[in-house]
Amino acid sequence: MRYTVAKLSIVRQPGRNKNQLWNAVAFDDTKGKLMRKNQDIRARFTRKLLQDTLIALLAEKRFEMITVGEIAERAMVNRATFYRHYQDKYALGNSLFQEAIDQLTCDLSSPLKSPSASEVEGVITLLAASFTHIAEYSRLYRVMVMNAWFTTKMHDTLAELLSKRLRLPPSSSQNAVEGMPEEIAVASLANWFISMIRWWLENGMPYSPRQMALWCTTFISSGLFQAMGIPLPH
Amino acid sequence: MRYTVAKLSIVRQPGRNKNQLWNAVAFDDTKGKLMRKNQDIRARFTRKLLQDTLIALLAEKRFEMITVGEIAERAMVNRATFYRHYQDKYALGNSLFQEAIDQLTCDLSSPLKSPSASEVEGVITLLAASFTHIAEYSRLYRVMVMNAWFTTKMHDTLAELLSKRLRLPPSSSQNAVEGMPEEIAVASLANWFISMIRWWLENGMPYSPRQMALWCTTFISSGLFQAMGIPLPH
DNA sequence: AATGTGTGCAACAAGCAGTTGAAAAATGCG
DNA sequence: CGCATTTTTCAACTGCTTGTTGCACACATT
Repeated sequence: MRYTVAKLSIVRQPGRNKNQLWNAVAFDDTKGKLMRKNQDIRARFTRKLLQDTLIALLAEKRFEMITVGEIAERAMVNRATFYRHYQDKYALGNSLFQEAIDQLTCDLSSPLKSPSASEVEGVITLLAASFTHIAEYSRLYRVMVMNAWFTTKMHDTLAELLSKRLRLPPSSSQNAVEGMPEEIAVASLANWFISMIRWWLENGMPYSPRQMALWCTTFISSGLFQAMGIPLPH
Repeated sequence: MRYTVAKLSIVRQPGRNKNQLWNAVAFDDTKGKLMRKNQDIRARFTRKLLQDTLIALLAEKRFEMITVGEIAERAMVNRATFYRHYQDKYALGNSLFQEAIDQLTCDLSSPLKSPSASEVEGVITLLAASFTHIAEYSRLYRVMVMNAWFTTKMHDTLAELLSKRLRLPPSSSQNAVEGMPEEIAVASLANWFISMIRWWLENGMPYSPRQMALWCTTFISSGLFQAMGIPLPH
């Protein structure tokens, strides 16, 4: 009762516009009753509230240690209401992750199709755009990148994306000296890249997105020591 | 009752020698009563049983999803007995991890002090020895490397070890072009290395430890494409 | 204003964590 | 062997979390 009054009078009114903007381009054509319920302002508000609360809690403790009751209490929402929107806390976590990924691919659409001077320059631009996007949503990415549960999801997504985009020439048929299989390269690169992001976010993003992109590119193409600006070991 | 008979007659008897060999060099001088209780054959047997059971369960599900009751039931041990040995499942996980690390540092002591032809050759030898050790205990490392909880612990341990051993020249004072800080390099390298191990173990260790060590070294010193045996992109 | 939908509330069953005390079993030692 | 010590079992208990349900009320949509 008290909660209701507080939430509706103080928070919900100003939040309405925001929510509508956020989902402005959402699917209006799916007129199934299941989706219709998703359109309700109150429901969207509650979901956003739960998502934001989860982010806040993730900054304090590991995802596995967070309980549904805890999320509901801090969001000033009844616990039963939580279960009316998400099957469990993992479903909520997934929704959080998925929306971030969607936003990322959206933000990366322009640097992807604009042709650049060289192959390498294109990679640098793409990476820089990624870091810029991450910086914009740093509050979200910081907690995701620090939680093992999300990191695993990020790794899978990134690896899949890498293996598609890093499509390499058939190669390897000419040189009998066997090179590292693409599979290993993709899997390890994904984790390595996540580590770069994690360090950057945990340390307050002390370097520009372009600087980070440069280091990443140099490391991949020329090795660690080159990237660190150190003469090769004798 | 039934459990007791089965465990003691079938398992415990043959297990005695094994356990005594395992802990043969353990601390016999600490005569405190707390340690005395640890020396008891039954207690050591139970702890080993619980550890092995956890490994078996880790192959089936995430660490966070495993319950104490589950471990106890499969180990054919009363749940109360578990709590007389470990505070919770995390303490059991830590003991598992710590023993693996101790064994690893022990196995790596010889390649560490034997001087090699070159700096690079020394690194390769050390990495190859690591992969060999991991192969020997692959059943344990496979489940650890696949579980986020253990991976986090491995990362911290490895990063600390790297930052000590990768002591680099002061550098960076001469070149105004700033190189990647050592901090980033260490953190990202640790995760990258764990990914290499994970891929290797998940795919049935299809390449020799030395081959893996070679790829790792090449990647670090010359970049990804060089390691993959691919001509540099134009 | 009427209807459908979202939320609050309270209670519920089921499961897990961690503890406790006493009885039973196994071990170590003289 | 026999006795004292240590370990294990067993049963029960508290407290907390999960996921569900029925009902009343508030809100949104038309």
